[in-house]
Amino acid sequence: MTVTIYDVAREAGVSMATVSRVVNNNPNVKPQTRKKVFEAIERLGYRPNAVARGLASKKTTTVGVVIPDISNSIFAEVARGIEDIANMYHYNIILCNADKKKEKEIRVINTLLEKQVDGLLFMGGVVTQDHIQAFNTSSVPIVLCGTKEEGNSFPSVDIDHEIAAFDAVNVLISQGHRNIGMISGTLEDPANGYSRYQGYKRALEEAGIPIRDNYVRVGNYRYESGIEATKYFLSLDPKPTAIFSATDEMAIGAIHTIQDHGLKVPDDVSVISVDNIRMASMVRPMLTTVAQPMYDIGAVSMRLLTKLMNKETIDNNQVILPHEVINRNSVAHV
Amino acid sequence: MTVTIYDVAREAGVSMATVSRVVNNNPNVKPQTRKKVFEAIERLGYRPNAVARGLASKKTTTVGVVIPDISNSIFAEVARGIEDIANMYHYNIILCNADKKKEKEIRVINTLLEKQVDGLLFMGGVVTQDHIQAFNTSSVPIVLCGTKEEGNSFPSVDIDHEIAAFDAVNVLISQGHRNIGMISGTLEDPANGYSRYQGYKRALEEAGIPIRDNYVRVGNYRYESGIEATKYFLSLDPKPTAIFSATDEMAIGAIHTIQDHGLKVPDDVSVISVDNIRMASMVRPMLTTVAQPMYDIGAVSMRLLTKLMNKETIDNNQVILPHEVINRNSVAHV
DNA sequence: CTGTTAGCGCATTCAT
DNA sequence: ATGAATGCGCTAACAG
Repeated sequence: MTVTIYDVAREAGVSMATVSRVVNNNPNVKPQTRKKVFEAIERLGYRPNAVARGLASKKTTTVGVVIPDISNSIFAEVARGIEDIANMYHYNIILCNADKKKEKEIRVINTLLEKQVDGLLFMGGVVTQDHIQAFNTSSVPIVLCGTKEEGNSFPSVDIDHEIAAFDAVNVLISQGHRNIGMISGTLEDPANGYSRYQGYKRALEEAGIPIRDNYVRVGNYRYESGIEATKYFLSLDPKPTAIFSATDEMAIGAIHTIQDHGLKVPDDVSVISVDNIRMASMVRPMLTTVAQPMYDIGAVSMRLLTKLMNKETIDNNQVILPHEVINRNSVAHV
Repeated sequence: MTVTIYDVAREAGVSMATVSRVVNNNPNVKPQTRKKVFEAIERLGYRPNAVARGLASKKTTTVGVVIPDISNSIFAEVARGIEDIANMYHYNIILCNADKKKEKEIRVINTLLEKQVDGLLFMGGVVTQDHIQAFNTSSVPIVLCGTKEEGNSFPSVDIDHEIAAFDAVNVLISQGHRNIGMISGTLEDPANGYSRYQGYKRALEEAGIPIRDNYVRVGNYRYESGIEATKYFLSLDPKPTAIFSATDEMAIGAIHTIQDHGLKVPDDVSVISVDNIRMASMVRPMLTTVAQPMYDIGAVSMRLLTKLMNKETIDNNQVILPHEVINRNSVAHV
């Protein structure tokens, strides 16, 4: 039924070792026999069995990717960066959504390891002790992608969310705003939640602006929760003259809510956020935001992983990618 | 170094066959010995090697997914549907972006087959003779997902793009519009391009509206090309009173362009399209569109594939999922 | 219910 | 430059 390396060997009149050599581009084969083998391969329609090869060589040229949710455009963009580089180095990726759920994350880490992936890219929520324990059972390298771990005991690549938020809030402050509301993510989320909130706080503190509890609402990153938070802000007195949103999607919700109240962005209320999703330039006014290099985060993570898998020495395995504020039209002087 | 089934057998004082049985949940094991084995597994930190299992059993519990571009929200949504169902049936997915490029598609199909996936989900551009040839070398089932093939010789799941477009244009016509422009995709693309254009044409024909060449512009599905096409339409005399866009993203470009010209949507120009991406309800006015059940297309494809892999008999392997027009605020009576 | 024995398809020594 | 032999870790008869 299925044609194996033995069949090719017989057809070509050589040993299976020789076939293996030509298939693996081993130079120690006479051009003539190489040709014979290729012809036999062609004739028989031979297709190497990567599973058998994986068992024999202990390499699968496959890496596992744990991602929160591929249907979220942020992660999808990261995933594309990962896959492009993986492809470039002849790896394939097994993709697993884990929704930032600890149990699910640990479960897929284990099945990925069972599948003998050559490396693991982890993009998740909090990295708990249980995660670390799971990571430590791995004999293959792991890199955290858009995620950090307290002890920095694993290679990682991400932006500095605290500074990104700090920078965002500062463009507001530099425009004279002092009543600045924040739509935060959940504070349990270390990157998009907690760190961005810390950046907000620090910016205000350094500017000598007192922090008011009712100027901070926590949302769930989605459009709808941006709407909800903004409605609340607009009911306040004094209402914020500017809103810093932890994510673009909530910021867009904010913009629309402000407009629905008959106010103007940015004339009446300025809005800024962090992410720079495609949609950010597809709203009116176009959203000013600090860009997070999603694709690069994925690409650089994967590149780092290839080095690790290759046992190359790494100079810096805690890479922080630069962010950049993108000035568009949603921020104005107060 | 790595602990195998033999180590567990020795540790538990049983044969490796018995260990294999408990690992595979074979009922023919005395509860007592089962317990002993589990303890040994625990003690040794044994992790089954799925590659070895795959070689021995000729099943990898892995399916290959060929997708155009995971960073495109439409496909990402489909992918999520695929992965959820795959997960449910204990499959993992190897994800490959192929950008609708024939060479790339055929290349990844082959590497996926080499990796001994148990099935293949193909989401691509045109299905050429070369594709069919590649498919035919496969000993595992293949289902086309959001893609059709002329001869219907492969299982597939999709919506009926022609009728979806037809329905969209008809809501325009039912509102009294007769000057209807279309922003099309490339006509080489059978689904999103050609079929949707055919639906547009048929709707006009059935309504006795002549088709004018300058009322049709072909774009590339992106926001920017929606803008470009719309600028052109607005320069016409008479200009269209309604625009049908092949995709939501181009439709959003249309809306903004109309607004930037000081006109109102839908009062001055109506806009409708096909897709229903998240963004559609995040524009003002919210976009009226005919929804394509992305997640379901993925989920149903994967479910069909599981049946095929399971050698179940299929009643209908050419499934057409329903679409639905979502009335929002971008269409008005002329 | 449990153990023995063969492969699965290939990479990889080690000879020659 | 090529071939023979071994084993990767496991499943799946088969026997008992």
